[in-house]
Amino acid sequence: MQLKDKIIHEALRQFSAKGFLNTSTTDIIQAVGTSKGGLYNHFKSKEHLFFEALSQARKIWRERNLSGVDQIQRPVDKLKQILNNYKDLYLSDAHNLPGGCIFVNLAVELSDQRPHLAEAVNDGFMRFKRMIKRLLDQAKTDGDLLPGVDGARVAEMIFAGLLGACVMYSSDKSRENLDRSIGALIEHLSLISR
Amino acid sequence: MQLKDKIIHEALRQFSAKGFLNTSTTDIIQAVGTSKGGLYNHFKSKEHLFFEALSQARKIWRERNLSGVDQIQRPVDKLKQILNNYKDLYLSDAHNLPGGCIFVNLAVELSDQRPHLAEAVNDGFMRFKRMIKRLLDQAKTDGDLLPGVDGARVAEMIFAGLLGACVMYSSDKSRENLDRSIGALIEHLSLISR
DNA sequence: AGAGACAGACCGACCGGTCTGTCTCTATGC
DNA sequence: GCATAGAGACAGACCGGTCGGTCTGTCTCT
Repeated sequence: MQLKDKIIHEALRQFSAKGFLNTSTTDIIQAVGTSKGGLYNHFKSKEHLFFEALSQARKIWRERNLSGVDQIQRPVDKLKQILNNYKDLYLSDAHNLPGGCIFVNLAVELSDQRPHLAEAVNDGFMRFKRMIKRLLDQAKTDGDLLPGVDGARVAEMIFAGLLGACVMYSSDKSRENLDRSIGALIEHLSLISR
Repeated sequence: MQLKDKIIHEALRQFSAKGFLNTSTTDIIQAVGTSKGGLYNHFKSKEHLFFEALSQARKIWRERNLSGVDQIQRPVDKLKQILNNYKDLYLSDAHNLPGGCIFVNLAVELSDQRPHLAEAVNDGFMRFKRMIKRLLDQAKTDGDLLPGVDGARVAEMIFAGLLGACVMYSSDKSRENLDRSIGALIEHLSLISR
């Protein structure tokens, strides 16, 4: 692996655990085994490194959470697969994301301090929420949701519930609690679909 | 108001918005209009100030979120009142908590960096989750939940959903999205109770 | 010989915390 | 009633350490 990629990878790890502002370039440099010159040769600034690390995080998010979703037909089952992926493939990836969901952590940290950085993170949230809504609308159209179930309301609950599960996992790192939180969301999906 | 209380109040504000590590004692000093001597005369260290600010935050949390709950009889309605309080009294308190729910923000920031500080925050989460569970168990006993509804599962969803709503509000500060997220939880409670 | 990759000294700014000095208020002795 | 001594409240200079970023120099590869 080239030095540039090693730096991005290490930045991702440390940003996820300590946040952007509380990770120093020196921390990253020492972990990678390079120097200021080695870092600033590849990145104009710490913020430029942030955006490259963020785009790497997005790639990992897609690889983990959308894994196997294409092979599934029913939208409700696609959504269940995503929820399972969240706990089994994504959040459990302690190698790349030792601090839990990096998007949650960065959104909370940066919203009041580096709004232009937080914006990039927030965009991802809105896209993901729309994805959930789209899957549930599709399920409704297919007649896979029980009558009286409001897709928009369920989408809100699933999205907020997943975000909350990420916060708790960031905070207590308990697999058991994570399985319970996300398990509850999956069970709920089962109860409102046929 | 005495200087000590003014410092605690200002620390609470700034910790909620910028986190503990990224708020400097100088920031607080300047906002209050005092000096290093004025601060360190009342607090042994920044961490001691943290604990005093946290206990003030707990007091505000109780005042806002448990407001009016005593006067309500049915546990399900108590829970609905808490959810309404969260959006109408607690998170909307931009004076004391300009950055959103301070517990969520601090838990995410400190879990990997100041575990002994994060522990105090996490404790509060577990107590709140148990409170929600207790209310739903009581509702179940009273026969107020529809048959087949699992109180523990609903407690997980409500708690995680509320945490997620806090994260989104911290991130986008949108009252509209907040009303929708928490509204969805309240509607859900209505649907599973008689 | 020229260019890119990297090492590491260095810069001004800022961090949490200490320390000294000043000012005010109160308790005490007469 | 009044001088005075002591204590607490606060201001602000100062400390060592760390921050993001720059710059110069060296080494390697073409």
